Amino acid sequence: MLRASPKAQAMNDIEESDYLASYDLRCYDIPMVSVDAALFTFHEDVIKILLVQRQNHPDKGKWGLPGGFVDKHKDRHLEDTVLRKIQEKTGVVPPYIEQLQSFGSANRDKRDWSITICYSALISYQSCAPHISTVADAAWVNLKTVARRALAFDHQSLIAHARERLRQKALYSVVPGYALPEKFTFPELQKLHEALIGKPLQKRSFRRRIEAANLLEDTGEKRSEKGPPAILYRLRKNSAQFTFNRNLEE
Amino acid sequence: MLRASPKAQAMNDIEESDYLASYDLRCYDIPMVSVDAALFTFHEDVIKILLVQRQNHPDKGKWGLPGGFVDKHKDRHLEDTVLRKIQEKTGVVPPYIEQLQSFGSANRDKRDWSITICYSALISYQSCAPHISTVADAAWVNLKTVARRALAFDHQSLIAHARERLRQKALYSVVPGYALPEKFTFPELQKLHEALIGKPLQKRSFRRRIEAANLLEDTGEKRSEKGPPAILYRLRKNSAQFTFNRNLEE
DNA sequence: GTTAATTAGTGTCTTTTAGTCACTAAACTG
DNA sequence: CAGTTTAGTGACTAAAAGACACTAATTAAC
Repeated sequence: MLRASPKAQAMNDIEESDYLASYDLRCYDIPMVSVDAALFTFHEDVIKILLVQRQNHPDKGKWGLPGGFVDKHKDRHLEDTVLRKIQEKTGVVPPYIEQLQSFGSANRDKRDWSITICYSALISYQSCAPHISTVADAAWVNLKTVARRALAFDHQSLIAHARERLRQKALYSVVPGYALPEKFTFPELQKLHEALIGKPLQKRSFRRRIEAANLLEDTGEKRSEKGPPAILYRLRKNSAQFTFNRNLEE
Repeated sequence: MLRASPKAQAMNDIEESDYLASYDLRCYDIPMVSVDAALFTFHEDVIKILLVQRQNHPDKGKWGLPGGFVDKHKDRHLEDTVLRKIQEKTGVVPPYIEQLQSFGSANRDKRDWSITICYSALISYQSCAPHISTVADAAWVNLKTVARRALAFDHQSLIAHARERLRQKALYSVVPGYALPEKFTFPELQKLHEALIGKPLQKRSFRRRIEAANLLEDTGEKRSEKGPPAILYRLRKNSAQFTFNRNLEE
């Protein structure tokens, strides 16, 4: 926007308009700022995270979280930047996204003092499989084994934070459901929560509280595999906002 | 750090060391980044937030949250920046600080696309009263009435977010206790939680769970005002990390 | 002093909600 | 058609918060 060259030297009591006209922050000694996304899904009983291969230095060729820089012209809000980056890699916009945390320090990027605003998002495997299967620089990686890989920057640490937050949400919300297809069964949702929490849950408790809070909508359809047919539900609008007053046992 | 002038033009397969040497991001078209702090305390049954008067344009003369820019030489981590800014205004470092959220958009600062990483912190009134009373550009403001003031930038919104997060913490932790003096009584802590939640709590429930989780340490001292003497406690180390499995009723 | 008002701290019962686990029955498998 | 798997429910137990009365220690009032 306003990028006139400096002219006002005495900045003691100049008019604000004059000040703004002479303002140019871009060449100050400021840190880098980027945005990253930990995008999770659940497929074949495995929680997966989307990794992309870096096309540029530094850490060129290494895998890491999708992310990039704010485009001051394309993006109106921070979230626009992340959604744009996710869409570039998956072809779609995830149904759930939240800001995780910002990480900033002098040494997280070898170039310079650097800050990343990290988001966490969820999407169904099916909705982005078509697009991802066509590209070589984006892939779903098993969350259980991702810790063994050498990732770019501090992305290993960002993933650990994102996983822990998602694990907490599994204890007091139905947010993880956004990692499932639009229609899913109670046992499917429970398996996902169990994978996140790392231990089995009581199906009676799990169902009871979700039904009592009316978070799911019966689609009227059923699906059967090895047992009796299971009812297919979808998440009700605003279910992501609801939090139980009490956590499930850890 | 590395700020040599550009020399490598073809960046296709140059060595990383060459790339780093030619790297200079500072003049790209990037947003501004600042850090702000919502610092709360509790004094005479009132929750207060620290406001400071802006010394520079834009919004010069308006009141807002203490904050500023990362100093790449002074600060190693983001939190160093906030703590430095808080210490400049209060003379002390708060015993509790957490990152709240980052806010970034094209229009939150009239100069340019701008991002702030907002922190929330707690401190006792006593520990910074001496310093604050000597300066004219910093003041505690009643949190109940702060919404009626015209504040700089989007600080009114940052405060609303910080207040809501602190209210939640009052339901499942003893974190608010860091807004009290080192030694405090159970009724004092309860009053603070009640002020945050906005409704009275059952003293039996309040005490029971905190005692069961062993979050407070008996100082051996007592204090009496209008009734029987009350035991003075202090927060145990790591009490801020503890969260109850169940919220108090809202 | 003696009495009243205030309020810290406790005893104990009720309510709510999660944990446990057996049971029914609907589908598929062979 | 018998056996296995598993979706969904009934019903009891356990844990922890809500409710509220009660005791007693201190200050205030006179």
